[in-house]
Amino acid sequence: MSSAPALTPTSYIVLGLLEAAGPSTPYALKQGVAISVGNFWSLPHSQLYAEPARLARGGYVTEDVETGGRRRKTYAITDEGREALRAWTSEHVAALPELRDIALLKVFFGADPAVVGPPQIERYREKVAEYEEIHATLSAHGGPQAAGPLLTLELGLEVTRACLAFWERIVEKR
Amino acid sequence: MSSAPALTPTSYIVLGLLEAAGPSTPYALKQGVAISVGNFWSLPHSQLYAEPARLARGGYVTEDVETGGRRRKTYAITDEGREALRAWTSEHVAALPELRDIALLKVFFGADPAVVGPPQIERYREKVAEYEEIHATLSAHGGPQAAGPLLTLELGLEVTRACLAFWERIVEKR
DNA sequence: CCTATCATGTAATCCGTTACATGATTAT
DNA sequence: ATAATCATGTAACGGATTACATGATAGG
Repeated sequence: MSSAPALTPTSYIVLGLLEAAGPSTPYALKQGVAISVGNFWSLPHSQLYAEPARLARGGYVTEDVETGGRRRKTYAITDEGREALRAWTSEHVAALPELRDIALLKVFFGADPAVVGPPQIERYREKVAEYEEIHATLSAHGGPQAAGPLLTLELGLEVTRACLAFWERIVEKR
Repeated sequence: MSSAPALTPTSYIVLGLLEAAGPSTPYALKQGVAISVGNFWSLPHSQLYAEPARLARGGYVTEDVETGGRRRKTYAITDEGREALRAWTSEHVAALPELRDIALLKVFFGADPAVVGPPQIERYREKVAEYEEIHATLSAHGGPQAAGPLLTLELGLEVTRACLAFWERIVEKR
C-alpha cells in the first residue's frame, strides 16, 4: 500500500483558504491568494487547479463538478482536511526561512550595487506604501479573524523596511 | 532547433563558485556552498552533481573525468560561462523576493504564536550570533574580493534581527 | 461586430527533493 | 578489525513553472 505524498505548503494554503472562504472554484482561490497570502507566498494559477485535485484524491476536499457547459469545479474542505490543517498549524517549525534573494545573489557574486540596487529600492518603496495601506484598513475594519493576516503583514513590513534601508545604504555609499 | 533551457539561480551559483574557486569537484562545490552562499540560498548536494553536468552540456563549464578508480569529475568554468555570469550580474532585477516563511504561513492561518514562536526565536538568536562572528572575521581579514559576501551578510543580519524582534514581540504580547 | 481582457483549464518539461547505494578514510 | 563518518555519486518521483488554448464578457 503506497502512502500518498505528504502535503506541501501549497496544500495548506489551499486548505486554509477553503476553510476561511468556504467552497470555492480555482479562480476564486486565485483571487483569494492575490489579496492575502500571495503577498508573501505566491502561486501560479495552474497550481490552484492542480493542488485541489490532488487534495480531493486524498480526501481533504470534495470536488463538485458543474453539470452545465463549463463544467466548473468547486472545492470544499472536509473534516479530514480541517483536521490536517489544524494539526499543521499546531506543529512548531524548526527551520528558518532563507532569503533566496536574486538581487542579493548577484551582489554576492560581484554585481555593482549601483546597477542592481535602484530598481529594488523603487519596488521596495511601493511595497512599503502598499503594506501600510493594507495595514491601516485591516486594523481599522477586519474583525478578530484578521489577527493572523495582520501579524503577517507586520513582519512583512519590518522585513521590507530593513531591505529598503539596506539597498539605500549600499547604493549611496559608493 | 531547440534552445537549451535557461540558466537558473542554481546555475549561477555553480558558475560563480567555479569562477571564484577555480576547477572543483561537486564535493568541493558542496563545501563552498556551505560556508558562503548557502547561508541564504542552500542547495542539496545532489544538485551540485546534476547542475555542473547540465552546464557542461551547454558549454558553460568543462568536465574532466579522473581516469582512476573513483572517476571523480572536476569542472572548470569556460569563457562562455564567465560571459554568462557577467551578463547575469549586469542585469538588474525587477522582482522582489518573497518571504516564504513556513512559520509565518502558519500564523497567517491561525497558529498560536506561543507555539510557533519560541523555536524560531531560539534559532534566530543562534543565527544572529553566527552572522556576527562571520562578519567580524570577514571584515578583519578577507580582502577586497570579500566585498560582495560582506554586503550580503549585512542584509542577512538586518533581516534576521528584524525577524527576531518580530517573534519576540508577538510571543510576549499575549 | 470586433477586439481585448477576464476566466478557466490542460500539457510538457524540468528542476529539486528524497531516498538509495557504495567506496574511502579515520577512529577505537 | 570493525564501526562510523566522510565522500561521491545515481535514480525515482512529483511539484512547479511555462506555455498553450479556448470559452465568456464587456467595451469600443
